[in-house]
Amino acid sequence: MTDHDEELLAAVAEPSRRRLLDVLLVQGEATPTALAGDLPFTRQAVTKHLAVLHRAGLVTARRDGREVRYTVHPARLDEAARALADVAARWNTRLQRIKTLAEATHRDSQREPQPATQQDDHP
Amino acid sequence: MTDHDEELLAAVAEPSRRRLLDVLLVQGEATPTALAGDLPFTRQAVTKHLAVLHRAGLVTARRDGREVRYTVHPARLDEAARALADVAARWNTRLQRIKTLAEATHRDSQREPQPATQQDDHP
DNA sequence: CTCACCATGCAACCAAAGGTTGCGGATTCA
DNA sequence: TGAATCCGCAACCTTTGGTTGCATGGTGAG
Repeated sequence: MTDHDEELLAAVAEPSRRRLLDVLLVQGEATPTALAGDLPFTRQAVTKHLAVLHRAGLVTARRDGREVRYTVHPARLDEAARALADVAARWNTRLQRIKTLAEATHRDSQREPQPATQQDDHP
Repeated sequence: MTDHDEELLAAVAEPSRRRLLDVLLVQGEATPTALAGDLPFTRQAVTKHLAVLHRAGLVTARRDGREVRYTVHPARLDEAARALADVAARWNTRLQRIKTLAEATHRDSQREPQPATQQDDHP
């Protein structure tokens, strides 16, 4: 995974920013105040998140007199989506290796029972 | 997207925890100190992250005398991977809508040029 | 032109979370 | 027994998501 992808993921990992992107994708082009109207936090919080997204190149700002209109940058969000999918894919391949390994271990334990340690968990 | 998925995503969104999961997937079963040996932060930080992952059901702890061995919970990580892929997929469909919309707008602008506002950006 | 009304921008502040250091308790093993 | 090691707890620092309050500047009705 490139540092470039890491930068994108860091920007996109934040739950509030994902919601913000969602709303922005729906509205197409919107001002911070308009976005804040559809989100559970204040305009200033929206502005800060937009700044982060802008630094990562995920949104584009266009000043028009009194207001600033933001839009998502399709190519960059596309990259971000691909990066997310890559993470998921990597996990899947590694899980596959672990599962086959677990089966092998299980076969061993049938021939030669293990020393038995402590209990498992899950609160 | 379910709250259940949101919980998983919140746990998995953190960059350090993704790295931790990566190392844990490679080592298969490992103690906090062993994990910290392969990571750029201290054992205590690792322990905190493991606690978060454990609360989310993403890892399993097994006490064995002096040490605690952690393993990833395959089914849960599988869910997390699916949740990630879902986010990426949703973005893709919405981007698709936006792109076709942009084409339409572009065709309009060819017939009737727009008022021209301010400049774009990108630092 | 003026004034009231927006949308922003800026700064101070708060709380949660990632990360560190320091220390004490338990387990292993020479 | 005693040293080494792995862990857990607590205090502390810094970053960051989020808030409130106020100042600035474009807009538009009168």
